[in-house]
Amino acid sequence: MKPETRKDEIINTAAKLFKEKGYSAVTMRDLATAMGMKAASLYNHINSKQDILKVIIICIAEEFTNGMDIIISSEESNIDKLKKIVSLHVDITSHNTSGMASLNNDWMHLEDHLEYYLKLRNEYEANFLKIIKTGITASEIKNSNPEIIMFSMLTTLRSLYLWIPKKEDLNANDLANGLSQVLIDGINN
Amino acid sequence: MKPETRKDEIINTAAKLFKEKGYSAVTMRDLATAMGMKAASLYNHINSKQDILKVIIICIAEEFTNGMDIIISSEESNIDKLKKIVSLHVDITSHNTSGMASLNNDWMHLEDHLEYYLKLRNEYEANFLKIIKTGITASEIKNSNPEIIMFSMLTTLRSLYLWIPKKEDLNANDLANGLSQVLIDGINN
DNA sequence: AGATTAAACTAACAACTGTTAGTTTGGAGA
DNA sequence: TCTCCAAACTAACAGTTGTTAGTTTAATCT
Repeated sequence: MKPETRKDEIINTAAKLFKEKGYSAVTMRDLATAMGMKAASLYNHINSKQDILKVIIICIAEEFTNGMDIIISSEESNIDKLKKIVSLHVDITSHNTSGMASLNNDWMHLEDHLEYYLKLRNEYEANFLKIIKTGITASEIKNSNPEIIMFSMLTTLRSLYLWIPKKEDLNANDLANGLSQVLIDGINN
Repeated sequence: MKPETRKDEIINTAAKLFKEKGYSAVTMRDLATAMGMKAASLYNHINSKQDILKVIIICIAEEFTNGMDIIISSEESNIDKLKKIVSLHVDITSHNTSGMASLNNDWMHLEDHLEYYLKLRNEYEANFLKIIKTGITASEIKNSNPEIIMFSMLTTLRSLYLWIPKKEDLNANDLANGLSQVLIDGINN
């Protein structure tokens, strides 16, 4: 673990504020107050408000892309790949809940990096959908609408940032297992 | 169908803009431009920016409360109650996708009406959870973590506003059925 | 002790924010 | 034709926004 630089502190504090009020509603003066300094001093460490958002979102988006690349190139069953995706989301989200909030809610304010973000997101969703469709063809997965399946899973996983902080008693493993069970096996007897 | 007043037009246009950029990032001048008028003219019809948000969110929140009240006082099985909840979300969302975006993303900017909104939301979630727990006790529903079940269903349903506009070919009934199947029966063979 | 430097500061900027006051316009009812 | 009124307008406000320039502070290295 490398020590947290002042810049990291600012970015993490910003992520927390963005989670609570959204990017646009957080001012540089809000951020400065939360850091115990004046707004102008922030600029000794960061380039711009926009740049903070970029770092928060793009880093996480690339984590997801890397995780998905490992999953699709593995030799597991499609159901197991889906379980790996659930774990990927639980892991990334549980060590960066605030960042996930920004990724979910403030990506549209990315400006210069919006295009790149959307590229990563589209590729991720395409890979996700392909796993589901292959699983249906292989009769591992019920022949429901594959897009509804992906939508249901992905929106649940994307909202984990809202839920993980409220359930600190549940460790990452138990949560991933519980979620896999509910999402994959259904709920009715 | 009563005709749409100028005030309604403004509120609906605002909801669309709020959906795209979030409440804080939309200025009264943005809204005026979208309406083809000057910002000051908006105030002939509405009280404040804050009041627009209040109308958008509270109306929908009360629709959900009313819908839930009917469901809990019905005599159906708990599984059927869950299916009714799915339909409730599909119905409300499909006739007001923009408003649902504001409800999901901008409720924290409600100021004076925040407390009331949170009261409605908490009651709604308590009712939802009770249906699941009763269903588990009655062996209608698998004995999984009831909160994970609710979280999974509710976040999927809350995100419908993102998805319905992309799938205009799917009518409300088919979507509700497909969702119920995936959420309740699971996806694996 | 003197030099260096990271990191804070004060002061200010031009642009933008929601909103108010007072005025003009154009069409409907008398 | 005259009156009325909804609904637009112009002009302005006080406060807030992200950001820059230049300065001070206090600790570290030589």
